Amino acid sequence: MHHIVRTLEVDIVLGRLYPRERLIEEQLAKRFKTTRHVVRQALLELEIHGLVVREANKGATVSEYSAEEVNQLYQMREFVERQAAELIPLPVSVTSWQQLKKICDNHADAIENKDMIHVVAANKKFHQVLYRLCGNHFLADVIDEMAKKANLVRFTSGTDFSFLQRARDEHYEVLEALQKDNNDTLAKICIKHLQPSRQLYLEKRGQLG
Amino acid sequence: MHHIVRTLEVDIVLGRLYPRERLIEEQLAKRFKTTRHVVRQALLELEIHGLVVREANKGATVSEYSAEEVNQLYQMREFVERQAAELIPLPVSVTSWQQLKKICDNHADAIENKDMIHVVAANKKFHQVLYRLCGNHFLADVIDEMAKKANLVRFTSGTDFSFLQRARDEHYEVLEALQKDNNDTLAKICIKHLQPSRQLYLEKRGQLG
DNA sequence: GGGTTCATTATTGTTGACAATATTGTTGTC
DNA sequence: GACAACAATATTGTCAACAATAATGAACCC
Repeated sequence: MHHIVRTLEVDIVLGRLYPRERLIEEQLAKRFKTTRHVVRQALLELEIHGLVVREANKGATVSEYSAEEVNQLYQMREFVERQAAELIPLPVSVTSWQQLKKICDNHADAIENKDMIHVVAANKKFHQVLYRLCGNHFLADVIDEMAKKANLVRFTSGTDFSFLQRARDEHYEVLEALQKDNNDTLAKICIKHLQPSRQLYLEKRGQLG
Repeated sequence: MHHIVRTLEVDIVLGRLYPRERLIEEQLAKRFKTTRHVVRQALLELEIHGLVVREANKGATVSEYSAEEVNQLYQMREFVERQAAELIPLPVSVTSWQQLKKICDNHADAIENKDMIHVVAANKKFHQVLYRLCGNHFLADVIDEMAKKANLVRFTSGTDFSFLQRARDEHYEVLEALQKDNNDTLAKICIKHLQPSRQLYLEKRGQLG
């Protein structure tokens, strides 16, 4: 069942599913070669995480956020990611750093190969591993949850190569900051790293908050 | 289905269900006069929110947090509640204030009558309404979620009357602060309000972080 | 022709039965 | 008496069929 959830999340990230698009149980059951029961559980999980909306006797659709909500979401992301960045004990251990370095390199390779599935996977992994370093798993979980919600708006505007390159470069900036002893610098990079996707979406709507 | 979730949450808050206690689908189905299917959905929801743990082919149990996790949870609660308190536009509108005043009074009445179910309900409502005033529903949702998780540890130690009275008095302190124009003061009261339950649990374990 | 009622279809919601798995209890052997 | 193998039970996981509901389209009346 978790497989279905993850696959649908990827579909949303990659823009293969659009906001307001209907998710019909039977179709999904056929696609994932399973029954409607397990599909329904997956949809329930996605609903609880805010990625789909379900209405009684009407079914599930991919969520859509208003510009106002997008602003709130990014405000929240800034808050929790800054908080986590300030909590990470610096400099980080060599093993942690090497782990992140490897993920970064994979991410860069995937971008080079235009392999979007691996780009998304490596990007997600990078942020997960990074923010777990803060030592508070409740905080890390919330960061992850907000990132998932942000996927609803991130790639709808079409993924642009320079956008990906910028993200990649910023990851290396993070790596550098992790070797030093200045949480403020790290936090600033993390916040900066959030801005492009936020602006991309809001510009499209012509409503910057 | 939501009814089942809410009822089980109350059971946890009131200590009618203990950490590690098994939750057997068929028993719950009988109790709530429904089928195992809907019980299962409820358990899935509780699992996603971290209130129960489910293992494949083994079933669900009420979650248990280690002392370390409790510390992390309360650290997180402090972060998000402080942030929200700083965001609330002060002074609040008269209608909002009166709404909160009413909830406070209900809470006080329920304490007087030792009506724990209503104490819990009014307390929950007070915090929900209060923190929604911050204007960011993602933040408010996370605060609510963390409060739910905290229920796992709050009342296990047995609810003591002076504890409730103190909570009641602090609610009125919040009301007072909402009429003035100082977010710092409000935030301080909110953080102070978190401490008793945290300490109650940790003292029991003899491990203050 | 516009709008309303009614039938049809698509989709979700619910149920009971069965299969798979883990736990517990029992027996037999050494 | 301790241990292993097996049997019995308890519990969760999966499935297919049926019921209820909402959306769609057709026929009808004015």
